[in-house]
Amino acid sequence: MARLPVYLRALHTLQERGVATVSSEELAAAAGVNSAKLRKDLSHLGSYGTRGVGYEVEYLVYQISRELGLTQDWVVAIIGVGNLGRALAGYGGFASRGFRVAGLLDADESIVGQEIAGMTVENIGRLEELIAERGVSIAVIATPAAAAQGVCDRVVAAGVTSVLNFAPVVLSVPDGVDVRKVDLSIELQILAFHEQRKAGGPGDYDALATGEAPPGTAHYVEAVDL
Amino acid sequence: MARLPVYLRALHTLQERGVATVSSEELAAAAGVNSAKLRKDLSHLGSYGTRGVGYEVEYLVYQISRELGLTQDWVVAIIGVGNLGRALAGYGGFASRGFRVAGLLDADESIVGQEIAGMTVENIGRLEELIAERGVSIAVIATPAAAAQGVCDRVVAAGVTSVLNFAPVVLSVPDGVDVRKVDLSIELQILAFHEQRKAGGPGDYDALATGEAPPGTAHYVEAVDL
DNA sequence: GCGACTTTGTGCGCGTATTCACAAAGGCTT
DNA sequence: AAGCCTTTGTGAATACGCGCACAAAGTCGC
Repeated sequence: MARLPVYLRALHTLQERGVATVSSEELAAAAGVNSAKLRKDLSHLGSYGTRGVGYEVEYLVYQISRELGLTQDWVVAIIGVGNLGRALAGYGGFASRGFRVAGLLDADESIVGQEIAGMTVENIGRLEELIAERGVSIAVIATPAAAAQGVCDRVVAAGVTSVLNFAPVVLSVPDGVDVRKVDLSIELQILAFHEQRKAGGPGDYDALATGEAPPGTAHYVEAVDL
Repeated sequence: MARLPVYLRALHTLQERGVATVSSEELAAAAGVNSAKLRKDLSHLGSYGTRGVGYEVEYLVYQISRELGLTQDWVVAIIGVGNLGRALAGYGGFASRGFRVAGLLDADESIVGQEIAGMTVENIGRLEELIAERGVSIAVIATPAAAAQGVCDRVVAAGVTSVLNFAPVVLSVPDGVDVRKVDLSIELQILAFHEQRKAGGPGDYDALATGEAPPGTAHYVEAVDL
């Protein structure tokens, strides 16, 4: 479940405050979800709370960490050390959650050799070698769009089956390989879409339905001005 | 729809290649979705293609851009100029899609005044002032977790109704305000979860069902070792 | 020790998203 | 001009996720 990490974070916050026990209602509020959904998620996970009391925070933290595989360390390589790659290399949230960055790679000779966040950037030519040597199991792709698919093919060929992609392209991978994508400009575009609807833009179907424009698709056709 | 930006990107790629016309099948493949879904999305949008031919790329680009509100410029402020804020400030994908970064703000006096990506970092004390003066409509929060909710409250009070949150907390906002969240470590945790399942970890329900462990919840209970 | 109260775990119904499959529609070839 | 072929647009079936609401279960107070 994609919500487990959110629960885990909320639980960590509670733990820091010294809270020992939490009800589904409280935890759901902290995680921003419905309490029934949370209980269902936790029950699918097999762990249980105590009726009339709630869940023991420490127990739940352990259970979820274990379910997510955070009881072991994951070795990550960051490929592409531009703006974003640099930020990722310096991002503290990785190390604190069991993700160890074991390599920074780039194709640009002027970047290779630089020291970033305590690591030396290495040449991407050694990609396969480094993946094997260091047991990299997750590849983070932060290259320009044009290079992403090629890099992806290489890491997959080298045996990596989990890829986090920041490049603005749809990566194609064989079955059995998981790709997650983070696209910053898409997030902004979605916000812009909603913002526009609030302001009654072209996406404002309600305005359409209430007669501010002729019914049917003519509304759109008329608006085109190429 | 959250898929429109993905279609738009695929269309831009096609446009660069000089493709004038595209079928739903081709575009769906490029965007990584089912072709029926793509056609339904596009039809909800009102635009149409030509049966027997497909969609005109240029026309579709215009239509989707317009639907997403990308025909106008959106003014963005980035709050929190740490690792991530810096990367965002220098990220080219914003400007090229109609998002204009109009301000970098931070609370740290040692950062205020620095020049990043051609902009001078300003003191967060002037937040409300700058939002009003420059017509900021989207706030990007890249502060530490502890500061995020406070910053969010301030930008919302200042009239911003769209927030992109990179801080690892669940922001609470009044109705009518849209928040989108990007959490890098959550993405990695989800990958780790799947990776572990491939390897037959605790989340491996198939192994459970095939008898590698006793049925029922006992499997989990026995494994606990606090 | 018992009763009232709290909270979990889950069966059920509902609305939405997704996919299949096909009829309508337009172009292209002959 | 007519028929064939391609591709859209969409009706219908399905799958999925979500949340309500309630019974079972366990605790706490008296």
